[in-house]
Amino acid sequence: MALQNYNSEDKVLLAVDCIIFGFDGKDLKILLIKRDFEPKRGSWSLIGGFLKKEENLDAAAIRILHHLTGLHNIYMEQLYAFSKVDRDPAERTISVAYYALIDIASHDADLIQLDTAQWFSLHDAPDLIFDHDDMVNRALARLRRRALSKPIGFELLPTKFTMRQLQKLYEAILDKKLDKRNFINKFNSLGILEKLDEKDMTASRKGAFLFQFDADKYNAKVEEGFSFKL
Amino acid sequence: MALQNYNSEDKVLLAVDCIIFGFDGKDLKILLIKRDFEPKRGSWSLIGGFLKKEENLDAAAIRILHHLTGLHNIYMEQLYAFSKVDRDPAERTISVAYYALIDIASHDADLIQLDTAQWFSLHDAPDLIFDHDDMVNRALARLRRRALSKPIGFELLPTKFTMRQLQKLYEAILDKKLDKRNFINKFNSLGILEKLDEKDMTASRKGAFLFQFDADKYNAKVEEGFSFKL
DNA sequence: TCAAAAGTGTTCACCGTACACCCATGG
DNA sequence: CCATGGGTGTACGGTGAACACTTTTGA
Repeated sequence: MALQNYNSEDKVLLAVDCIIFGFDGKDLKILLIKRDFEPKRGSWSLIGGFLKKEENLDAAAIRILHHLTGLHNIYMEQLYAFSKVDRDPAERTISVAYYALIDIASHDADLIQLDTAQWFSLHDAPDLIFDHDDMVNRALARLRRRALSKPIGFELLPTKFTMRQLQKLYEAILDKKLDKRNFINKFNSLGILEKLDEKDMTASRKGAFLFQFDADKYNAKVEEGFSFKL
Repeated sequence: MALQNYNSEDKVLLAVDCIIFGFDGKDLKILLIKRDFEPKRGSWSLIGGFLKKEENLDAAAIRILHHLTGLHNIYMEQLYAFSKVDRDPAERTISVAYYALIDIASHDADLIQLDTAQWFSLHDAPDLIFDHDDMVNRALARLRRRALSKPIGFELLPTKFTMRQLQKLYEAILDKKLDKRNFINKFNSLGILEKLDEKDMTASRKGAFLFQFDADKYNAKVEEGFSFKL
């Protein structure tokens, strides 16, 4: 049995690649970098790095994301381990992909510093190196499923948002039009949003009320056996 | 950026551990082995092995499963990468867990050869080494979700089975009683089972009709936009 | 006064769920 | 003839989906 002798086993490089999703009010976007090193210098890729001996995978993903964006407390989830033998031509490397959700608007400034990083709408993103396109597709599929069963969408929005913004976000994630009344009724009936007195006046003359996600209400409901379903 | 120099990066051992589920007609079971080597000789653990340079993770999982069970074409899915720094006291090892579904009855003989392997009901399984209990719990959660959205349950049954067996299986997976009529009506309305002329006479005097899963019907329905929901 | 987005309810079809009795057979 | 598991249908409530008009206000 293989386990009997650790010493004779092959060791590999373990990479962590991050699919970073953002939302600009209209399109779902991903953050990519143009590689300024070999292999594949000049190609677009996900951001990534290698696992270090003294950290676990979550920590590596947090480190890599923080390094690029300067942000802490980012919503993040392990996605899948990609292991095709020749996926990285330079050396045998297994990559564990993570996907992350961040609010573009509130962090744009931090990211601008990095001239090699750029947001792309999913529709017109360039081809990526290695198997990174597979990673993006799998992340997207996961995001869609999650968005229907967990209130993770709020990670992509400012803390205060209008119902219209929330709807647009779900339309972008699910890639289909939703009915305004049904959407709002559904969310209101969940009882996890707090309606504020403020209005957002930027998008219309009438102004739209702002809401915010109430994590306490949500957690309380979950305790009672409530489960989020869009 | 870390990627700039592959050579300076830490390499790690990459293990593959398999959570093998079976069903004996009553309980959901997992297959465990008693370790006859260090570390933790004599403890129970999942079966596992190490990734080799010339194979990807799926291939490694298939190889390891085949080695233990002698079976090919096992339903299998990558679950999660476990990476706590000290999870294996002997050496820094990351483990990618896979879960597999097999039909106990038709393969019992193959497994009997291995006196160190044994089926345990989930309720009275022993504590496992390292983080293997976490792996089992995560696999179980995944299995429950999958069973509601994909017809994977059939992997755990003989090709021919009675409605009662199918119901017992779902009751075991979901760990709750289901209503006989509703369950059968639901499955029949899906139109993915073929009712055979044969009866199973082992469990009752009257005998129960046998069914089998019809993958062609299922695939045809999926093409039409049908999605399996229990 | 008008253009542009915000806000608001009802109806209907379908699905999930609860529920109880007769049937066939071997011993 | 009876004990055991097999097989069957209906009624109700709740949820998802379709659908159109009025309100506000700045230009």
